[in-house]
Amino acid sequence: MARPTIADIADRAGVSKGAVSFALNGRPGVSDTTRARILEIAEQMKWRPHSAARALGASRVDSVGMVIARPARTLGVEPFFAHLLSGLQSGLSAHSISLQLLIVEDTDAEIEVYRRWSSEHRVDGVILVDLTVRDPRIEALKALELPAVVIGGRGGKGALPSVWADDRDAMLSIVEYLAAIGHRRIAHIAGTPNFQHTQRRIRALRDAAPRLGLIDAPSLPTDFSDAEGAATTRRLLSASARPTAIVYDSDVMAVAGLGVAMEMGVSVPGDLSIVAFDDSILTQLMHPALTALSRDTFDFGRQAAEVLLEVIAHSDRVINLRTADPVLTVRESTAPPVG
Amino acid sequence: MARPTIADIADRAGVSKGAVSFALNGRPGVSDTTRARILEIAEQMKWRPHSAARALGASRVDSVGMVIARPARTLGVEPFFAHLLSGLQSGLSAHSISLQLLIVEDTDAEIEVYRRWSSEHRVDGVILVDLTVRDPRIEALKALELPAVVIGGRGGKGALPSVWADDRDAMLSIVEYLAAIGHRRIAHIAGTPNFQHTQRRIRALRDAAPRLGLIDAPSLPTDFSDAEGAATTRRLLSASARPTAIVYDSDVMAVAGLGVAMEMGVSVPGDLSIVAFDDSILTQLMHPALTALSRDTFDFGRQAAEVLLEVIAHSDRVINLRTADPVLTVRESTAPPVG
DNA sequence: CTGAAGTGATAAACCGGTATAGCTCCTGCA
DNA sequence: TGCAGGAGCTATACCGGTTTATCACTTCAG
Repeated sequence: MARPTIADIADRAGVSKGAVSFALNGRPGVSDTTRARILEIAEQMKWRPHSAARALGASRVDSVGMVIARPARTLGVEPFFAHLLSGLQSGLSAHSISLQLLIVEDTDAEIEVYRRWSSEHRVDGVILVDLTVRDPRIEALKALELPAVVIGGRGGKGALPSVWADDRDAMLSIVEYLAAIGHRRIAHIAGTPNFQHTQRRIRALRDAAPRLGLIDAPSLPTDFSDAEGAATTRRLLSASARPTAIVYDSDVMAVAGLGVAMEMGVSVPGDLSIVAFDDSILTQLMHPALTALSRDTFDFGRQAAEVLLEVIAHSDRVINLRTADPVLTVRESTAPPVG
Repeated sequence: MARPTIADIADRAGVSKGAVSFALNGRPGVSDTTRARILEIAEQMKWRPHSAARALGASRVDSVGMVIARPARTLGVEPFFAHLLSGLQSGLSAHSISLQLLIVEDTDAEIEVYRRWSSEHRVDGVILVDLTVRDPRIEALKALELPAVVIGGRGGKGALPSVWADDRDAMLSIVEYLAAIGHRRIAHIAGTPNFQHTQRRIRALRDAAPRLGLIDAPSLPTDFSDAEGAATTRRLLSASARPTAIVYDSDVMAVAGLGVAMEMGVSVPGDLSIVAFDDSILTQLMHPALTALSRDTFDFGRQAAEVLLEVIAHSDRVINLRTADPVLTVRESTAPPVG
């Protein structure tokens, strides 16, 4: 009645445990006929491996982890993570690997989790998000010798494997579009400045400004919250030389910014064009619907899973996979500036 | 250099493996002085238990699972799950239990996951969400003898332990408020009709209608998507006898509904009051900000974790914990009807 | 002074797999 | 005919904990 073990199968098949193990794992050591018989019996007894037993013998647990260090309050609204998770799972479940997810308050707590996971052998590797400039997690993971893949930032000199999108090109596609329809005063409401992708976006805008003839192109850092997004928008729109277009680093901030504009009587897209550097249902729910940069986040996750499994299998390999470029979806929140 | 095992500790302390095990688990069998010495050495060697080894001996893996069967597309915008997850973790991490999360397409896939988790001994128990009317998962879990806790619906006759909020009272608090400020034509844009909580809300409204003197109080089912929320709103507002207030079963649908109203030139809250049966940043980002029913979802998760651990420890126990009542947060989207 | 009970420890079995050394045939080739 | 080599399988150690049977040694009651 209890779950069958390979010993039970061995009994029924009249062979040894070892033979059963060989047969079930598709490795040489048994004849084809014996193998078929064992598989047949295993199927019939509904045998499934005991993950702990496997983890104990071999040194893998068929499980990977991801820690998100952000306040839960802002997390829920970010469709990004839900899509990323789905993609990751889709990539992992193809290999029967399970995923551990943890949401913590800050990076210190995150590193603590890695330490625990490593010492308790709970995961074979981890996925890293929100890479910062001199990210302490990289050192920590190296010290633990825990395989890891960075999502959303090129590995850099520390050289962890990564899966990344080109933020520079993405920012360029946005400002080139805005410049093409006539905008010269473009502001950028950025995210946390010590995130690497934030920095790349800021640099991309600064570098492109002269070439596109932009009169003014400030990047204003925030903490990614709707509150700061709104406050910064208010400040921008109250200034004497107000921008004709604003690029927001997240869809949530863009929505908050749209609210401020409406409240101040600034019409969108008449007086102000708005672009969100991230897409989701949110942008489509608005009136006007927001022009936004769409990425295939699901696929992003799937690829990250593949790379992580590769890195776990061959710890020496360092892969830096560039994903498909994001595309700008033009909706109702952008138009040529008046005058 | 490799991670220390209890055998290493035993060597250093000059005692047997068994003694070390007793000492580390705080059970009798060693003297206080020996115990102290062993703990000291373990601390010094930074010993941590190997989760797989423990899982193999004892029959628990110190890990619980949660499966969400919803399309990822709608998931991300629901802050509900992010908060729930955080709460769950906070409840679990106090006992060093880890959480496995899986997002799947449908209930069949979900049950398949339970089967796999159970047979591979990957989790000690699971958390169930989105209970439906004759939910097939209950039977499946009983057959697997996998401990489970239902979130958001009283256990019912199948009698799984549960942590639930009173949807009936919640719906009453909304319509009583609307009736009190003068509304008599109230519509309810509901979620998936075979969710138990949807049914309870529908019944609560129907029962209260006569007492509150409501002229018309239809409940219109949807699939919880923004698209159906919008379409249903459009139908309602196009009818000859248009409602003066609409209650939406989710914040996403409420936002979509607000958009439709604005588009049709129906002013909110002048011509139409809107209430969302769920709160999040979303409702606060809107203009006007939406009146919404707020629940302490984090605490919900924390309590669910406690109950699950209790159930895992004593499989005979059936707990039905009612959580704090949700409260109505009145914002700018509700006002007395004109005329 | 003896026997019973209790304390503090040990050695060994066990959990369910994987890895490996070794054994028994059988075949092929010198 | 003899021997190397390989296929096919068994027996067993091992992974890192937990648990149990057992044992030596005190202590205390009778």
